[in-house]
Amino acid sequence: MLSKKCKYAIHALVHMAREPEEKFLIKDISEACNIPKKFLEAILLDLKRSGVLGSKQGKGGGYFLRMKPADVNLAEVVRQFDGAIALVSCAAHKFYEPCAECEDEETCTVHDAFLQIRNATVEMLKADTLESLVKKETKLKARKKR
Amino acid sequence: MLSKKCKYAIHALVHMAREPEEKFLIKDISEACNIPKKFLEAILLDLKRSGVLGSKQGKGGGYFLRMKPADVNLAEVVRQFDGAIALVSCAAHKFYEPCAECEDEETCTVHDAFLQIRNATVEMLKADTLESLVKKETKLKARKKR
DNA sequence: CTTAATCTCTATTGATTTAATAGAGTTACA
DNA sequence: TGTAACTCTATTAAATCAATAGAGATTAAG
Repeated sequence: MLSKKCKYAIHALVHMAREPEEKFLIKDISEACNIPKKFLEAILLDLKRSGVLGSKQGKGGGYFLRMKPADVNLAEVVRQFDGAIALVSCAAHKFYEPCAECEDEETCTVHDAFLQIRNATVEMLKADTLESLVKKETKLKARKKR
Repeated sequence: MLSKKCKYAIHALVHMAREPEEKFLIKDISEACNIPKKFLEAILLDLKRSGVLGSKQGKGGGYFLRMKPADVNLAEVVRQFDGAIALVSCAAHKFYEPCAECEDEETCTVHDAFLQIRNATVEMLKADTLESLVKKETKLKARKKR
């Protein structure tokens, strides 16, 4: 399972991607997404440090998307907050660590199984950009009205 | 990521599935799979309680597979030890819990995205039975020799 | 009937991570 | 100069994880 921090980050980003030109106050995002304000502060700061968000201090300030919604995907967000996407560290790419159980990865069937799952998951997470998520949301809402 | 307990359980089960008729000592599995013996005791006991393993106490005793290798899949093992397979609780089936962030699941794009990932993951985990894993292992080992 | 082998059970511990909060600091506008 | 806003460091309480300790119960064999 994702950490709450990561889930909060995703919801905050999707919220901002609905109005990609806007500037947002921490307080407003916090209320709109039901995220504890103080916790959200740390999250937005992290996203700023990684270049996804920009900010302006002082009166009239706020956070805004620095990257284009089409260029931000969930794989990167998940990695930033929760590390490896794979279910076992020996099947991870960016956070790879060998494991003591399978002595030979090449012939370890457990390694092989989780590598396939990791690859499929990463592919799907990469396809989930902020842009595609917002578009999908529009479709889901339209479908419901009917 | 899976807990070590879960990962250990999977390795122990695959080990046993290589000789599905055999009886295994905790000590032997522990050494073969590099799993701390005391920790493994608890794991095997859990697997016995859930019906996957059987055991015989006393001298000449040990653990053995009660279910057929083809009938044990990784989705069930993961659920038993780590709970939900989904990355967010609102996308889980067996461990579903609503989340505060998306007020309306039907139109929540985050929910939708993680539901797709969950479904794909569960499908793959279900296809990974002890039988198929052992078969795959044989193939991997044969391929390596060449 | 005694011994050794083996699984069973309860409890505890230390380390780590998670989720959240507190409170002071900095910047910028009007 | 005051207020609105982001920034930073530190702390904490709770939960979870990984592992260990040690006593108990059962069975086979001699």
